[in-house]
Amino acid sequence: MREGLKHALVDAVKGAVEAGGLPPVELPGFVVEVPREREHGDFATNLAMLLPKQARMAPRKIAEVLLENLPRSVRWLERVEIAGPGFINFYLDPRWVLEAVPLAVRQRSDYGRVRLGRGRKVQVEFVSANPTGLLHMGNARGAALGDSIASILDFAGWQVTREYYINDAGNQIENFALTLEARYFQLLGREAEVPEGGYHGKDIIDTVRRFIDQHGGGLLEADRRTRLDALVKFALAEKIGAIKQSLADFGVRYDVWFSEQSLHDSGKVAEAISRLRERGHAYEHEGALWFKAGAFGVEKDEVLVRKNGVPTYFAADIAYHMDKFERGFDWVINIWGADHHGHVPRMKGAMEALGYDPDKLHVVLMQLVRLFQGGELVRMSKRTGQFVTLEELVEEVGRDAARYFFVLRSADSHLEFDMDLARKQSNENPVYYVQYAHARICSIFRQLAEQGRQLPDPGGVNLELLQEEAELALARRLADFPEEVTLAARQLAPHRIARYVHEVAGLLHSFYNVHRVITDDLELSNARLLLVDATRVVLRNALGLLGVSAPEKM
RNA sequence: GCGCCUGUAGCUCAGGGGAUAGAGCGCCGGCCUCCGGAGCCGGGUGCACAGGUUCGAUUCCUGUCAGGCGCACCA
Repeated sequence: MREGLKHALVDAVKGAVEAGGLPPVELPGFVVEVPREREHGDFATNLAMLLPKQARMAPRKIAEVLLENLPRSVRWLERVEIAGPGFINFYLDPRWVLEAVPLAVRQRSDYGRVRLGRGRKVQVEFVSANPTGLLHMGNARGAALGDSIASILDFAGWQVTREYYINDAGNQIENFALTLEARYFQLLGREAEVPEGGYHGKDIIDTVRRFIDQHGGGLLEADRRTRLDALVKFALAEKIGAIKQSLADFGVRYDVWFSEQSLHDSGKVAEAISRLRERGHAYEHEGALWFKAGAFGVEKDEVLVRKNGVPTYFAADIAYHMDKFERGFDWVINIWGADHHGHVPRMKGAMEALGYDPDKLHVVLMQLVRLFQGGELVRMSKRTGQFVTLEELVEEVGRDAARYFFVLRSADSHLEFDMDLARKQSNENPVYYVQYAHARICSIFRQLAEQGRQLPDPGGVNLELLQEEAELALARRLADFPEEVTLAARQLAPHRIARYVHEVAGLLHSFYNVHRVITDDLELSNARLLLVDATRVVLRNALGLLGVSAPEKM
C-alpha cells in the first residue's frame, strides 16, 4: 500500500512536470508514513515540503499541483487532504486492511516473506567464542542476535549461511594447553599452578578429570609436547561439543563450523599474506611483517607475522575473510562484541587491499551485557572463571524468555540483563504477553472444535463484517508484517520484530476483551475466526524469526 | 590523549528533519453470570547541556559534560 502511494506520487511529480504545473525538478528522498494522529489519515507524505526550493513555489501550492496529477488508479483511496505546512494526507477505505487477513491465512508460514534479498548469498558469522571455556552472557546475546538476523534475512529472501569460527589455533590454545597440563598435574597429586594468561574456569578441571578417567595418568612421564597435544585435542573436542550443545539448546544451529587451524594447515594464511605482499600492502620492519593499514585510513599499521615467524590472529582472520569472499557470498555479516570495534577498520582495509569490496563486509557491533542479579551488578570475567554461562541461563530463565530478552534491545544498547525479571513466570515478563496471545487464539480454536464447528474457508467469509475499531486496528498491523520484515532486514534489527510482535499481541488482547469470537452469529464468527487465525499466523511467524516458541497452551 | 557506542518517563528501553515523543516494569483506580485475568480500560512526569544548519531539530553538524568499550609482535 505504502509502496503504491509512493509510486503514485512519483508519477504525480512526472505528470505535473509534463503538464507544466511544476518546473523540472529532481525527485527528493521523500517518505510516505503512517501519521501519529489518526485524523491525519492512513498515510501522509512530506513530498510537497521538500520541493519549494527547486520549484520556487509554496509547499501547499505544490501539494495542490501534485494532487491534480495523482494517478486515478490508486486502490482504496477515499480522499486526500493538504494539511499543515504542506503535508499530503491520504484517507483510505477502511476495508483495504482486511485484504491481509485471508492472505495471511492462505500463506501460513510464508506470510511475511519478502523478496528483498532476491536469492543472493549472505553469510552471518556469530558467537565464534574461544573453545577454551563455556559460553557466557555476551555470547548468548550474540547468539540470539545473530540467529535472529539470519532468520530475518532468510525470510527476506536471502540465501543464508550461519557460521561459527572456531579459534582453535594460536596463543590462547597454547595457554589453554598449559592450563590443562597444570590441572592434570594437580589432579594427579603433583605440584603445579595455572600459568599467567591461563584459564581458571572450574569446567576445565572437570574436563581434565574426565580425561584422566578415560586415559589415566600415563602422560605424566611423557614428552611434554605429546602431553600438551593430547590434552588439547581431548579438551577441544569436548569444549566444542559442549558449545554446540548449549547453542542447540538455545535454538541456534549452524550450517558451518569453521576451524582457524584449518586455515594454517591448508596454507590459506600464507596465501593471504603473500597476496598482500604482492599487492604492495605489506612490508618488513624490525623483523616482523606489517600490513600497511595506514593506507586504508587506519591509525596504525598492523603486524601480520611476528618476529618469531608466527602469524598473528589478524593474519589468520584476513585469510578467513578472504575465504569467505572466495566462497562467493554477496554479503558477509559479522556479529562482534563492541570490545572488538577497533578491529573493524583494519579488517575492511585488509579486504580492500586484497581487492574485495569492503562494503560487502558488514560488522554488527553489539554492546556488552551487564548482568544484574538480586539488584546487584554481577562482574563477568572469563579469566577468573566468574560468569553466568549460557547453559545456566537457559536452565534458569528458559530459552524463550532469554532469547526474547536479548532481542528486545537494539545491538547498540548497553544491555542490562535483569536475571530476576527474566526468571519470573508472571505478567512482569514480556515474553509471556506475546505467547499468551498465541495460546489464547489456539484455545479459541479448541473451543470451536468442541462445539463441532470448524475454521471457515477464507473464500467463503464476508470480512466486511469486521468494522469494529479493535478489529480494524488489528488487521491493520497484520497487514504491516511484510514491511516490518523488510525494515528489520534492511537495518539488521531483530528488535523491530520483537516490538512489532508485542504490539500485535496487545491489539489481539484488546480485541479479545471487548468482542467474542465464537457466537451464534455464524457469519460474524467466521469473519472473526479468520481474523484471529491470521493473527496467530503473524504471531507464530514473527516469534519464529526471534527463535521464540509459540505455544498452543501455557 | 585519540577513536567507537550511549545519554529520551522513577527504572529498563524504542523512536526519529515535521503536525499532540512511545512501550514494558513499578505505582493508583476500575473490569470476568461470557471463547484462558500470564488479559483489558483509565491515571503522568521526559528528549544531558550549549551553539550551528533548516521554513521547521528531540532527530543532522560542532563543542561541553557523563557512562561503557577500545587504542599489543593478545585474540
